[in-house]
Amino acid sequence: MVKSQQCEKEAVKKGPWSPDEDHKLIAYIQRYGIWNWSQMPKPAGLARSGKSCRLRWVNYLRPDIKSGSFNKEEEEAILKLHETMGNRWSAIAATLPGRTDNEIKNYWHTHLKKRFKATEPVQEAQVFNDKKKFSETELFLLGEAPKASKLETISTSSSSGPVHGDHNKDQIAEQNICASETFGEQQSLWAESHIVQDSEAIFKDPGFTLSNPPTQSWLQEPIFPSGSSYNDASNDYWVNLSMQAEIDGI
DNA sequence: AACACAGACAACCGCCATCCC
DNA sequence: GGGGATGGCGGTTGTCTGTGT
Repeated sequence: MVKSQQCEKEAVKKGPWSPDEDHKLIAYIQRYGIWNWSQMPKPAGLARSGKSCRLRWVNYLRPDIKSGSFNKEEEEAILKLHETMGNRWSAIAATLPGRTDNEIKNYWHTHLKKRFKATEPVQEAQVFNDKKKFSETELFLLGEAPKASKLETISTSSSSGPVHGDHNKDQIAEQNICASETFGEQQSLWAESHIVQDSEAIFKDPGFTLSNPPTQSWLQEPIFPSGSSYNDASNDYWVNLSMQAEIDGI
């Protein structure tokens, strides 16, 4: 395992993700699911660290992402939750379906921090920043989702605009995002309807090999509401993403 | 038109908790 | 029980974009 980390350090690409990389990651996850972040990049044809892939997926590529700016209700919720929970962004994100901790954190620092400071000069961080002070019950009452099991039961608390910020961002906007506590029952169609729409080329790549049979955790437990218009919208998202990649000359 | 600056946001880093052998 | 691997989280930094001069 040390070996894999060492290998990871060799020629690991950093910086902004290209549409091609996004496409590869999406196609790979569509096809094989999330089985091991640290070992996925290679078979997926990506020169990225597992962490980077995970972050990209969780924060931007997942289809269950609410795009667009925060509305008033969300703003208020963030302010209120921050007041009680401090900088526990993941916990806050868990209560805002379709938003990620990173997005909330950024939004806080760029928009809400000043406002908070103006209204609540003292409270911040004094009481709640120490997460260990919360009991399970307190966390539950605060609405924090139970921690996902290790094998990537994808929580739906994610994220904002996919793929380089702009393109396709609207494709999945304004969708009815499921709440984290119910996502288990909402899954199904996504996996079927989205598997390998445009990933053939990627998997024909000579460098592509599948080193381990995937557990297909999220394919087995699809993460999207089957009964909503969501599937069509996210379907479009993948299609458009593929098209965009082609347009970009990939 | 060119440059400087500030704001917004994407991505990385380091630490910690949990899992697995 | 111990140690390594992995994933998740929060803080921070880097880059991009818009605006003003």
